[in-house]
Amino acid sequence: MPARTPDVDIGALTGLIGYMLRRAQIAVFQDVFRAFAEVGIRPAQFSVLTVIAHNPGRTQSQVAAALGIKRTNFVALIDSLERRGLAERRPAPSDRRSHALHLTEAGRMTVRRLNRMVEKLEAGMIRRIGRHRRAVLLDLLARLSEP
Amino acid sequence: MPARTPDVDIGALTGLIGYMLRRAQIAVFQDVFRAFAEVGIRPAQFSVLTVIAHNPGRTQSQVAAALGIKRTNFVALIDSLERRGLAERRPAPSDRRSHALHLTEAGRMTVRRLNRMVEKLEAGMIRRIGRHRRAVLLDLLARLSEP
DNA sequence: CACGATCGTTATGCAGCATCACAAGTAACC
DNA sequence: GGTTACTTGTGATGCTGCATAACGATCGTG
Repeated sequence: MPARTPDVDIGALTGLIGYMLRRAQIAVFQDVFRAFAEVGIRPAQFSVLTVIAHNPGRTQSQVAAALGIKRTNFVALIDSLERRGLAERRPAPSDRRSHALHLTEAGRMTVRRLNRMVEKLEAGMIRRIGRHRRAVLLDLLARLSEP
Repeated sequence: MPARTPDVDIGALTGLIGYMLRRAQIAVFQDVFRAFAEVGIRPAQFSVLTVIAHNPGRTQSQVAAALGIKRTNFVALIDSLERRGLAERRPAPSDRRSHALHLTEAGRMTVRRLNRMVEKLEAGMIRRIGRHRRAVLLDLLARLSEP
């Protein structure tokens, strides 16, 4: 029986959007991370695969910008996906500087598999906070993301 | 006039709690970061100062645990606050291994100043999404942070 | 053609977060 | 009371995320 020290008061932090956003994001990402670990994919890689799947043929710069990633750091990301045979760089038809991004067949399969995982995770969210409140949350988060 | 390429579709990502949480967190943190830059304080440092202010005399391990920071990485954090004369380590009365954390007078003044900034930022949030919806958001975020 | 801008890339640095190892101190136990 | 196991703060170290600088190849425009 430990000598019960009263809990540390976290102060007004629980009333701050920024702090609570961070905590929630970390908690949710941990779940995603665990689920994706089975496939060996990180959240950032998943987002890239998704965007390529929806926009085949776009250049690295375009995809990177859409995700808010610097094209500098995007290089290693694509490298890893290409090395694993999930995506590939093809010569862009109109610009010899650019690389057009495409998924391989394995990449498309992986995306489908990841999407099934994501669906389950989102279903868990709905169970936790309710379908309606989840929709409200998404709406509020979208507003905070905008300028 | 650039040759209007249609925008890149971000796919189903806008419907994912995890992705939207991340985006919102980055956007909000950027605002906080800019505001705090004037004082030369980072969000993590602010959270530490706040917890110490509310719990003077607690040990490094206790404060670190309350914030979800490994005590290993907490060392440099306290170092910086102590070097700037905002907080200090005092010998703990009951345990000679521990350091009891306290704010200096300058630290208390800085916290007050930061709190005024935070209030303004939160007021901006309320203006953006409404007082009630902000409360709803905080509630939902708290639920997602829990186990 | 010449010039400025863009694309992908490399190199590099800093901050966040994790693990391992350790010395000093504490607590439990027989 | 002395051995043993644990805790506290610290240092060293590595990986990842994200930023900037510089560069060659290529493009678009005057």
